[in-house]
Amino acid sequence: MSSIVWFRRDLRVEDNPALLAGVRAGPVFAVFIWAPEEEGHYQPGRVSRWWLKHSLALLDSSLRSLGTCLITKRSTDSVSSLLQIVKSTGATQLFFNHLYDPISLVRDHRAKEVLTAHGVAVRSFNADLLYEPWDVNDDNGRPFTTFNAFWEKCLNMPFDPEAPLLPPKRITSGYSPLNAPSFRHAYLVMGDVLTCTTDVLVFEDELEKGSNALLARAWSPGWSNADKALTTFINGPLIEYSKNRRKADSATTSFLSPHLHFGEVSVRKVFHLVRMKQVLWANEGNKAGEESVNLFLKSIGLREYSRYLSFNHPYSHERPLLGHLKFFPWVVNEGYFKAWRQGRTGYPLVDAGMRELWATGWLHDRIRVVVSSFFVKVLQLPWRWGMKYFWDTLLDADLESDALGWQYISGTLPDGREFDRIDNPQFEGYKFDPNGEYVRRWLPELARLPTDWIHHPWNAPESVLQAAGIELGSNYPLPIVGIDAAKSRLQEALSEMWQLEASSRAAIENGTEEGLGDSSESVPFAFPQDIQMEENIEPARNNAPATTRRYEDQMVPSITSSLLRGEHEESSLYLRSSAEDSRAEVPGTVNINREQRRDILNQAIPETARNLQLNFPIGLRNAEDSTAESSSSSRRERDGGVVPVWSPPSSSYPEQFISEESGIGASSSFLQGHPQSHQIINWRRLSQTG
DNA sequence: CAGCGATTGAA
DNA sequence: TCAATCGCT
Repeated sequence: MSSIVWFRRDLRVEDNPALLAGVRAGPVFAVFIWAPEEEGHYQPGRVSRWWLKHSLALLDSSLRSLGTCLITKRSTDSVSSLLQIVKSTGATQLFFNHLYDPISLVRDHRAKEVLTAHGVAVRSFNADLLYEPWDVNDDNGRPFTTFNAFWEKCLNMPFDPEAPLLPPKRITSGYSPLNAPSFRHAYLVMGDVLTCTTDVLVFEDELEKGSNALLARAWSPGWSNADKALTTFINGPLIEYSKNRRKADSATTSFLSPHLHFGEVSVRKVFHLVRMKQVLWANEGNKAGEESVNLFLKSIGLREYSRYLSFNHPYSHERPLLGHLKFFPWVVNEGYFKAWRQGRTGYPLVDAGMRELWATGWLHDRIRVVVSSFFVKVLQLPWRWGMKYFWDTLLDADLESDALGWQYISGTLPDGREFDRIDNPQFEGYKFDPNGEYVRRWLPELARLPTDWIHHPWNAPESVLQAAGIELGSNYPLPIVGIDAAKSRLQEALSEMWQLEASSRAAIENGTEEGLGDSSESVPFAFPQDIQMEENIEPARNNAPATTRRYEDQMVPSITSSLLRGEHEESSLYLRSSAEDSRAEVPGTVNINREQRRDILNQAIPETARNLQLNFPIGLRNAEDSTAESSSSSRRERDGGVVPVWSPPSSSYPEQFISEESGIGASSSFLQGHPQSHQIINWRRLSQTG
């Protein structure tokens, strides 16, 4: 009765319900499957892979100290790899912890179906959230649509989040002589050294190794380091969190995000430890401490909410949640995009942030808001481009969190920032970096500029610039876009958007035609070619190249030249055929009025599934789970074996929410045309064994 | 010190 | 925008 424990983004032995279930059930095969191609658009970027590599090594060593080891597999299809492992080991059970991004939801559901069909008992657990998304609803049992209400509810749930589980004391390895007859695969026990039959995973190529070497100076992946980071934070910066959070440059953040992303530490543990501090400080009457805890927990809450949104709106990483935004005329300008990436926009705070991001894979939360809001509001570039760049460069890249962040910044959420608000980086600079230290650190060319001018060098007198060795437009750019120009351009764009929205609405109500947004998606953007930092590039100027507006919702740029076209045939075939099948069923451009349309779509159960180009229905929770999930009494059950699946896209969302049907054409045809539009450079060239 | 408009800052 | 806080009378 051996079992497979399938590790994914839960690379820890403590508070790991799937691992514990496996240990209870008998001998364990701990497995990690590396199948980046499965992630489609969002394969991990360079720094993310660097982290994963080290984290896996540490997980392996802690598993070894407990008596087993980590079996790693290179794969292009996790589910068939699991099946293969089942066959070679004779395991009869599979345990894993839930993930909530759309790709994992689909994959995990399939894993469960396929393995169950092969006679394997599959159980899955919550290890990533305080509460499962389907447990947090408003008084009418509907999902929340704003963060504050959601978080309020989380903090006032009738039951506390589960307390963290202790790590197992010992793990009986599936690879033990005792089990030898039960699997056909070769195994080795040499002396005391346990050898697993693993694939050697390659996470970086030679080029990347050089860039990655620096990362190790600042970061230590792995669960034990995550624990250290947590303790350090709780006993140190936490109490000042509220006071310090507006400084760009102080090391007062928790630095937990990459650890949390890979599940090296469980958020339940973080939550419990932080809450204990809060109780302590509350007793001492330490108001500032309490306030700090509330703020910090709120950021944990945002992480929860990002999963919540992703679960309830599986397209939130690529489509605005507010419907009218699909009519926003984004500016498609590769020059802007490049200047932003290189930190050459002419706004010191933005540029410093972008240089730091490139150099370290890290950015303070405040600065993330600054650079992304500049990207969306001043440059008016499509937010998904920026999100994709973050994805490729951030050490803590996290699809759900980043989608939430960018949607918030872009004003595409019901409770997001106002769309027409432009933050001025000059003023933000003096707020977050009053002495200019942050700018000077990351922009050496401005190092000698006095603080008075550090955040707006374009206003500085010529003599000051000369003394500081700065020649604007030469060794530091002039502002790429003036704030006033950006403001009026934004106003124009917004009124265009509302006009388009209104005429589309009218068209739909008259039953004459679809809105613009649904029909014009077939022309791909000319995507930026290369994300490499090229320092000697001529800086972008005020007289930027002519810009184009596009009225469809944006697509994500391919960051590289797609030398890889064609290699995806297999998976894109799958997507293509199922996408076509589903399109046939969608009442896309039929002449029906809005109400009818809504009804049809609400009835169409596998709608979400179609949106995702699935070839199996997933819209309703599958029968065996539905009892556990729909009756609130058994919902909490931690060992529920519940694989998260969507409920049908709810009609419960406010009118202004984008209806799930719009954009379906955009997405599927986008995939058809650009099956590998997200390839990361060098990705395919990594030779993998197995 | 209440009452008011102004200011500030917000995932 | 909107709510909380500030600062003035």
